[in-house]
Amino acid sequence: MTTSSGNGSAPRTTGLRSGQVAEAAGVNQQTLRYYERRGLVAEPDRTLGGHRLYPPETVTILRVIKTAQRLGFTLDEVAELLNVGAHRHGGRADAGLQARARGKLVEVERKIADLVVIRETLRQAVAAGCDDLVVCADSPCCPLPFVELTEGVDRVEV
Amino acid sequence: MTTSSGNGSAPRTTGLRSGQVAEAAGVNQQTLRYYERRGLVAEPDRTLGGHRLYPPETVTILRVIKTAQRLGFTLDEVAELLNVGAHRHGGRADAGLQARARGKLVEVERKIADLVVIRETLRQAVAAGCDDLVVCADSPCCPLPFVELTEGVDRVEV
DNA sequence: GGTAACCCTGTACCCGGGTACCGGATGCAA
DNA sequence: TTGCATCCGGTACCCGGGTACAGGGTTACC
Repeated sequence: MTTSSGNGSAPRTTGLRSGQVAEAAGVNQQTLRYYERRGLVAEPDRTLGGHRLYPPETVTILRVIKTAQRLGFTLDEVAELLNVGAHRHGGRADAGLQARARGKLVEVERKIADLVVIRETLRQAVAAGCDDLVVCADSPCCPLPFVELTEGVDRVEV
Repeated sequence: MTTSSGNGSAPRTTGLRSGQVAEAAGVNQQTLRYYERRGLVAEPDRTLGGHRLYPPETVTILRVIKTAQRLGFTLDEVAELLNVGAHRHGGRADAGLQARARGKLVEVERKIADLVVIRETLRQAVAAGCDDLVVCADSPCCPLPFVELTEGVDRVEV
């Protein structure tokens, strides 16, 4: 996984317990297992009794997941992103973080543009003193766009 | 409901069928009944056989709902907003559209601010050439904020 | 070796916003 | 009167992102 310390699969005898990992990363323990099910977090080694023993990098991984979520990626997308890192040793040109980040950037910009339209509309509704949607919808002087939103607005000053 | 034509409750004999309303408003017919269940659309009169007969204003109501959703209101909030209009004849000072729009404006502004942070972060990730989240998370030169997002950013130029 | 704290699996449930499917009843026009 | 489109209700399911609970097993420390 590119993260230094080249040993591969020695059956680990020490590591972090799931509670420790969860607390360190600030996630619920159930969420941790949920991520494991979703393929976001690799299945860790176990103690003889079956308790999970996580390598410390797991905390980093979880932070990465949370960061990516905040960047607007879905869990599926995050899983792919993580696997892109892991699988690229196979050499497949599978659209890395760069490309995906660029795509996501476009999405985010679009969302911002939408919200800016909404913000302006709300401001106008407040300024115009609209106080009843149904009345407004029939009134020609109401600034609320009841037909289509997000079409015009070439360049609102943000 | 303040929408002209003052007759109150004459048992309607004509009106739009649910399919017509749905098509005119661009929503699924199931969605129409779903809105009725949620109290967003008033229960319409029926034919003798039980088929719904909607007054034409219903199409307006549906547009209003869609518009309000696009403004960031949840369906519950929309229902309240619509009822504010309907119930205000009772004279209760229940926080009208004005107040709610102001509150929603604050929310939207916050969302925009968050997204702007995200946008800047993505831009930096692209500019810095980050291509593997896990590697980046361990690298001191990576601009991605793996700890906390949305804290600083006093004033990014939007 | 007792006991508290932790962890295990599996299943079910939550939210919001719908959508799909079913078998049966109506509406309307020819 | 027949035939087809439309509509009815009820229930169940979908998505995404978790969270909760039950009923056991394990670890760690004294």
